[in-house]
Amino acid sequence: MLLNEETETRIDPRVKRTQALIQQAFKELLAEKGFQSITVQDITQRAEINRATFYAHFPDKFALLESHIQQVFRAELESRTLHACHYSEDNLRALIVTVIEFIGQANTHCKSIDSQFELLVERQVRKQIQEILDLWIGKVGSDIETQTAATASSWTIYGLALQYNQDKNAGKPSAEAFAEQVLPLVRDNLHLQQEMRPA
Amino acid sequence: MLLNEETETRIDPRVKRTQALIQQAFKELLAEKGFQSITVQDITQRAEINRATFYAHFPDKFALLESHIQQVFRAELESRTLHACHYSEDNLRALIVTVIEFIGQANTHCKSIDSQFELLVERQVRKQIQEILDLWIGKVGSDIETQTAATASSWTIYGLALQYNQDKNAGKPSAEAFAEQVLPLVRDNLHLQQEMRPA
DNA sequence: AAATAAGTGTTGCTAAAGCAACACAGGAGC
DNA sequence: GCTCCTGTGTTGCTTTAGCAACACTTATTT
Repeated sequence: MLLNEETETRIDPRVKRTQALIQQAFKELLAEKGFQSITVQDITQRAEINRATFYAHFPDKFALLESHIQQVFRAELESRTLHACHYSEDNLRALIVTVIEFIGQANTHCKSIDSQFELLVERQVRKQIQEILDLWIGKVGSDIETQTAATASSWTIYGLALQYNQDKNAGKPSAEAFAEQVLPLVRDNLHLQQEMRPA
Repeated sequence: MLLNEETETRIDPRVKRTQALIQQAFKELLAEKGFQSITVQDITQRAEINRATFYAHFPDKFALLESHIQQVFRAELESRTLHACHYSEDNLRALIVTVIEFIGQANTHCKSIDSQFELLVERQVRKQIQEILDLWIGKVGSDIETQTAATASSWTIYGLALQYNQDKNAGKPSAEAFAEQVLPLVRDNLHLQQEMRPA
């Protein structure tokens, strides 16, 4: 709960439950069949909710996918950090590892031979990375160069993480070791901002 | 679902969920603290429902206890029978074992040094036994002797099951073996009815 | 004894979820 | 062509759950 844009006030337990049911059902279905072939009916039947209720929470299954990625990604990141709300070298390292592991999990847990699905995942994960970097840099004093650095870094991190996961070499380094290689690259990208950022 | 008096029509998923949440919370609390010290607030907090919602489902925690016993007992019985809706020697054997096991579980899973709690459990379990026997005998053609036999049998079964569970002898027979001893006693009790009952 | 606290049961109102029905958009198959 | 079927969004209305507040009973504390 550390990186909520708006600290959510107490949420109605009913919507909390419904969302959890939907997300759980969606997660299970993703493991069983491709995203493409999942229908809203599948989800609502599995979650044991009414179909109309689904549409009260999500416009369609694509929006659900985005929300699901966001949720899993943030949970993954928070499990690896103490206070992900500000920049530190440890947090950056954790972010890189998180991306690597997330992509690995996606390949493991999801039955995906579906280019549309992969595109949506990629976009959403990059969006998550960028949001974190924006948060760390501080969107407030944002000049053009800052945004450029954040964008470049988000693409760098995702691209390298993807490459790592596609590497089938048996003797490849651990995710942590690989992250250690990526770290300086990104750190230098953000270098200017670090010196300028407030204490 | 084989021994529902009225085959319940499709139940609103919301009430199904709420009841499940309440039962689960109650089960957990029973394992942690005595029935006496459980408050309705405890239950609703654990179940993450509103307190008023609890009272929409149960008059008080005593009614919940009865419902809980009934539910667990029936599940236990159904797991040991194929078609518990009519009499057979196998079903009677299963019923006896169920009672034995149920009492054993109650001692294991519940923190009870509470005479009121034990009394309520005892009453409710005997009620369950009697309901089943009534069903088997067929309440329709009920004369006085039939009811007497059912009542006697329910007390016999419960009493012997309790004695078995209080027996701390290490070399005591298995529940199934003990049930085999109990079986003829009860069977003879119901003997008249069996010969009279319709095909 | 008085006061504070904690739990109970109930009520009126709000918000969320259920449900049935609708119009509509593809396919699949005759 | 056509129908049949499955899935999609949407709507009006009903039921259930949430919530805050109330009066009441029991303990606990001071």
